[in-house]
Amino acid sequence: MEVAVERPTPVKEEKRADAKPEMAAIGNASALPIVFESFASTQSDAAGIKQEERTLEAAKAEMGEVREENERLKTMLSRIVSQYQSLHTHFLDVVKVHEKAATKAKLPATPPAPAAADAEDADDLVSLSLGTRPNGARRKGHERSSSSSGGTAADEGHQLSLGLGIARGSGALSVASADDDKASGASAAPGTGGVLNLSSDSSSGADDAAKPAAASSPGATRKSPSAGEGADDEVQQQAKKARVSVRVKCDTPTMPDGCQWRKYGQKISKGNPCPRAYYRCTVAPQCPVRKQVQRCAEDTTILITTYEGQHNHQLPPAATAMASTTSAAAAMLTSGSTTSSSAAASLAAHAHHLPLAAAAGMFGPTTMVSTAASCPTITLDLTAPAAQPHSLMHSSPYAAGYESKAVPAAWSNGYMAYGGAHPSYYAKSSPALGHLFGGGVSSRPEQLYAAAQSYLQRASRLGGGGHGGAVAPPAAVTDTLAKAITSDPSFQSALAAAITTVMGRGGAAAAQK
DNA sequence: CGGATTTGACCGGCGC
DNA sequence: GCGCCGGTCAAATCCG
Repeated sequence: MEVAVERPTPVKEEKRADAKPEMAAIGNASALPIVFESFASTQSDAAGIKQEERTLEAAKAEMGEVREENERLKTMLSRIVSQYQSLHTHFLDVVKVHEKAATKAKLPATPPAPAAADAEDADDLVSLSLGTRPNGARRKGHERSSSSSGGTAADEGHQLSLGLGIARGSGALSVASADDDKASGASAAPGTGGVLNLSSDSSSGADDAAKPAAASSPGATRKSPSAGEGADDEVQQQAKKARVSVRVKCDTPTMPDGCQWRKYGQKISKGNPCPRAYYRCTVAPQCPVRKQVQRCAEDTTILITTYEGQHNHQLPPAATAMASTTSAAAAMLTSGSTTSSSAAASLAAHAHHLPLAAAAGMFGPTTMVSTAASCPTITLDLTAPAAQPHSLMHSSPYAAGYESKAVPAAWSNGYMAYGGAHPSYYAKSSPALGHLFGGGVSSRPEQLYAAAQSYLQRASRLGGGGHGGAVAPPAAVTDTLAKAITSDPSFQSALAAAITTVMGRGGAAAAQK
């Protein structure tokens, strides 16, 4: 099933980015003429009236466009909801069949498990769940802390569960929906998909965990004050070594991630004529975070930014999204065994730590585990063409996404937007986000998160669903649903914000342990 | 003049 | 042991 997305012209996008918050604010487009009439009555001279009439005409025309757009979006939304419902129905059927099979196979008193637990029993099952669930229905694993902003949202009575990943229990991303009505629905912004590539040095990951901290990495020998700090120190060393690489189409020398960086070196690395620049975080004098910036050899418009380490200071709000991502990725890469020999096994092993695997499954046509890197590295490729519906089990060469020619600007810009430095960036560069998050856009991840939740929540409400639970569909459903999701760019944007935020929280939680 | 950038030198890891 | 390579240092330079 396809969700058709009309790609408007850039000019229209800009206009819409401005108009949508307005609509979201007033809630009803019909209120606008009243505003204009009262405004016109204040004009006294004829020329002024004429001018005002022209303005009025233009405004009305614009309103017409906006209304049309709104209708399109509504249609799109209802389509998505109906698709979800049919999938959910299908899933319930499959669950029933699975339960029957389970009771037959395990005759000695195997109670019919709840759907979520049932899915969790299936080893290495790629799971995806999307829908509302009754309050109190909880997933095991990484529930968001009740102290967070989302915790109160859980009390609102409707929770929205969004899960996708390996269903070995708790890998699914769980999103508690906020009762937020600011988000105004879908956007027709263009966009395709991203690639989340997890590459982990299987040998180094496990070996380093066993090695003494002082011998585990170059950074350890240089930076560690003492070798006897214990497990915490070891974890820190590991986290420092873990890297998060972001590939994004970007014209600027560096990606505007909201942090302050100081360049301390530049090298021509082998195999790439483009020099690699080394930056150090200067927000705090002792911050260990570094980043490497290099342009892709095949496509110089693609900027590859690799982050290493975790910030030891308060971050500017604009930098929290990216920092959360790197922190979470580092935590994931260092939190458990990385001795798995396959993508599925590795992701499954990490799935209970972070929903990152979920992102991989959803966005990743080229999800794979590589052992080439000297350090465990997560590569977030936001330059790939439309994500083909692959399940997590489908590993394809990373190069497939690497060589992308058609770059989904909206998606990459969307990422840049919520990781970027200025709120206005949303409306300008990412119509999807600018629209989605309304007029009062903010770079605070919590707000983006809430907006994403709201979007998802609306989708489920419109469908009249409200049922379901924290259930994980079987792998057979994943492809179809993933396709539906990846066809909707604004959904991707919302999801990206939510995932990034949840990843950050998961990573922070993992770091605290 | 102070901070940021540039750039050659240096260092450690790794493979042969 | 040697050379290659990636990463870092620090003096020189640039720039606001």
